[in-house]
Amino acid sequence: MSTAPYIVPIRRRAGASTRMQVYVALSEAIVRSELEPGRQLSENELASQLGVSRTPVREALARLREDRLVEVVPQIGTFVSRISDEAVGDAQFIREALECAAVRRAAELATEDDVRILEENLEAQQRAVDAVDDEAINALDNAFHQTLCELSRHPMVWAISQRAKGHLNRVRRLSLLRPEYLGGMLDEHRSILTAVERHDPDAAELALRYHLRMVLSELPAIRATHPDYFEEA
Amino acid sequence: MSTAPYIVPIRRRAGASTRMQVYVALSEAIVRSELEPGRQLSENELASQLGVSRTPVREALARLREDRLVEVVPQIGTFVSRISDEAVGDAQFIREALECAAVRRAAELATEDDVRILEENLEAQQRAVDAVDDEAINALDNAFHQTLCELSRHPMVWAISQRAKGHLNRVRRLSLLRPEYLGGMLDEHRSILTAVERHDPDAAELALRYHLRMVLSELPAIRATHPDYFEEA
DNA sequence: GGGGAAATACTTGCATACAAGCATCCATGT
DNA sequence: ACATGGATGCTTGTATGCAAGTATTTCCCC
Repeated sequence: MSTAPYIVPIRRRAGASTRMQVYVALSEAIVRSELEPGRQLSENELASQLGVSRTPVREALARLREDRLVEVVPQIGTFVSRISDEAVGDAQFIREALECAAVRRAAELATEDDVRILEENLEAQQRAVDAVDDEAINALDNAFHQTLCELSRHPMVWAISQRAKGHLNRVRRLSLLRPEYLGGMLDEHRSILTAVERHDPDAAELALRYHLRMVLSELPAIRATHPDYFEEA
Repeated sequence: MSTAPYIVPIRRRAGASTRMQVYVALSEAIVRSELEPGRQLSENELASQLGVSRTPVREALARLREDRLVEVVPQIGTFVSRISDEAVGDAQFIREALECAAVRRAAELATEDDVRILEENLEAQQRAVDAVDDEAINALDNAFHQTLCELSRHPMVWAISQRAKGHLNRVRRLSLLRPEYLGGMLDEHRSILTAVERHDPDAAELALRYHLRMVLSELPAIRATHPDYFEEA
């Protein structure tokens, strides 16, 4: 029934528990929409495809359920969550609250070295945009936000934010593929960095909040493109 | 070696998965410091004491690890986390960010009914303080903050906040037992509610932030009382 | 008596076997 | 033809068995 084209034999590396490798593999596959929203997942099927037993698969699915990326119905099945306005709204609210609080601290605490690192990231973003390298754009965008969070001296904030915004990541992932958004994204990043450099928490928060909301503004267009990825409203 | 006096045979109720019952039981036992920080836990021991097998115990421990309430060291053991300044600081930062953002929305959205419910909660708090009923105080305090969060229309915020602040809950739990704090707590709650009633987000955020920091101010005294509960600085 | 090494008793991580429940499909009876 | 009941194959939840690794303990030798 549910054929599984995209997945993903993992090879077990020393130093990382297999359940964490399974979690990362599945999480990325879902965020990239390689495992399409609504699709049914089978613990047995995933286990055999990944080359491990059900136990680590099961533990990874439990974690994904906490991220709201899958829904587990006892005795029925496990399904990739469809994107829902409610979940996206929750994720957006949480991300704004956490990252804006973090960027305020970042603006207070950032050193010249910190700013320089962020500058270099932005230059790399410019190159990635010019080269139309979606993978690089996504990675650099992530790194930019993560670095900002970590400047708050509370690295945990990034981890929590990252996990809370599973649905949002899928939307963001689809947004980044829309070229008309890329220029705006760069300008917004520059505005944030400028405020941080000036040690202006209010301006930094305002710029970040605007930036985060822009990602959301792409949502209707994405929903129109992939209606089957979304929950019925 | 690690004798286990306090725990807790759970009886399996229909409608709730046993792993969730195990999680709740262990979580409460840790927050109440019935399972003391630093203590070693054994999956086998817990399983036999709770009357279930290792599997649900293991899954509950995985969740507790994500809450940073336990630390799992492969091939060595599982330990109740000691309270650390870093973890408490992280939890405080995250709680402030989330609950302050929520209370701003709450101040914008609260209806007269909402305010009335919170008023009744405060009156019950007054009665509980007069009766020196620690259990009731704790429950009502929790309910007050939860209700505020839910007024933001993002109930998920409370769930995330609740889980992120595991260490903080232990501190708060110990704080509530210090009678000299109770009067101040009530006044602070009243200030928050007044601001919400006036639909004044700035005042509400300010009052809540002050209130949340007060809990933290008890930390040195608690540390002095229970030095063995804390990580070496 | 003291020191070292091997055996032992634990730990968690992973794999597998068993149990319970739901859906579907097919056969059978009306 | 249609409805109904049962067998079958799936699902997740739980229990248990096996493997690998570490700390401790004990025994033997010096």
